[in-house]
Amino acid sequence: MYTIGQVSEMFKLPISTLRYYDKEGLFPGMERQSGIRKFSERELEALRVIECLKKSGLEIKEIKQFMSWCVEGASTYPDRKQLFETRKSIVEAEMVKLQKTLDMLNFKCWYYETAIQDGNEERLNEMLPDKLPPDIQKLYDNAHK
Amino acid sequence: MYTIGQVSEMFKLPISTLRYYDKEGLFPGMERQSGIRKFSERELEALRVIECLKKSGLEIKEIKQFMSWCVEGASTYPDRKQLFETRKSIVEAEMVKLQKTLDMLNFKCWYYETAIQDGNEERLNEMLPDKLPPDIQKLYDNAHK
DNA sequence: GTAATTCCTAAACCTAACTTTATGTCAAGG
DNA sequence: CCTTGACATAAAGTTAGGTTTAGGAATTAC
Repeated sequence: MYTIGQVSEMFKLPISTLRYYDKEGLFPGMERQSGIRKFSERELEALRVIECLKKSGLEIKEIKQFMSWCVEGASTYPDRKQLFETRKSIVEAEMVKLQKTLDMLNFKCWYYETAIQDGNEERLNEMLPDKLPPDIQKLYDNAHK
Repeated sequence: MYTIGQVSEMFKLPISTLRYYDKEGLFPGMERQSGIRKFSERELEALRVIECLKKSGLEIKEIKQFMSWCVEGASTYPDRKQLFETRKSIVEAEMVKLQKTLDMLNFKCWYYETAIQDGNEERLNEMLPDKLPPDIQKLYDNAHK
């Protein structure tokens, strides 16, 4: 069993955030001893799931819905599975977009590296948009398609 | 040359957002004809960069700084390159975190798939935290480390 | 020429996810 | 026994990144 201060340390989250999550219903049935929150292994796993679902783009009230399903029991297994399947697709799509972002960043790094060497952008402007070195052209095309 | 409505269509961005970006100084030196904005190829490339930098986690006012550098000329090539190098590192780190998120999501998909088959979580609780099937154990470990 | 679109600005409004503030309780150490 | 530190609540405040509204002006379609 952990106090809110210990959990705050472990997860590097402000105490105020943990209290906020609790107020929003993300720790249903968390124990208390004379008013003081007691975080058990169940709440720690809940926190890991909260961080995961948040990162997948889910809002707090939808995470609360999931936590309610957990309390409801076995009848909600399909709902919970469906939720994770959906978030999985969304995160996979997000990874594709981030790769495109990364290609743009890599292209721009090369672009300014070249501009620094040349002292200007004249030669670069002549190479754009389809006479770039092959490996750079791939980055450019993926970032601009 | 494009009107704000055409650009809104092309980039699937609300007109209000384009005006907001302009107000924030993200299109320095954009042309106007009797008060009406004229988006040229330069502004379209600016928009691509805006979307890229936003996705990398940069705030609007820092993107404005970059656009100012572009106006300043060749002396800011190193600043611009440094910016992109930094964003690149940040996005690479983000991809690692997203992969961890994805491992958690995949683990949870398997978890609820199994729970549905078993009708309860008893067998799962016995396998946790280190007696999971090898490929699932990898997901679990990466998501919980 | 007039009706419908599309454009303009300034300023108020919105939202999610916290964070801060004000005030108070409680347990342990000296 | 009293002070210190960690805990508690409710309610107000914060912030970024837009969006909406109100009131016009200009262009396009017929």
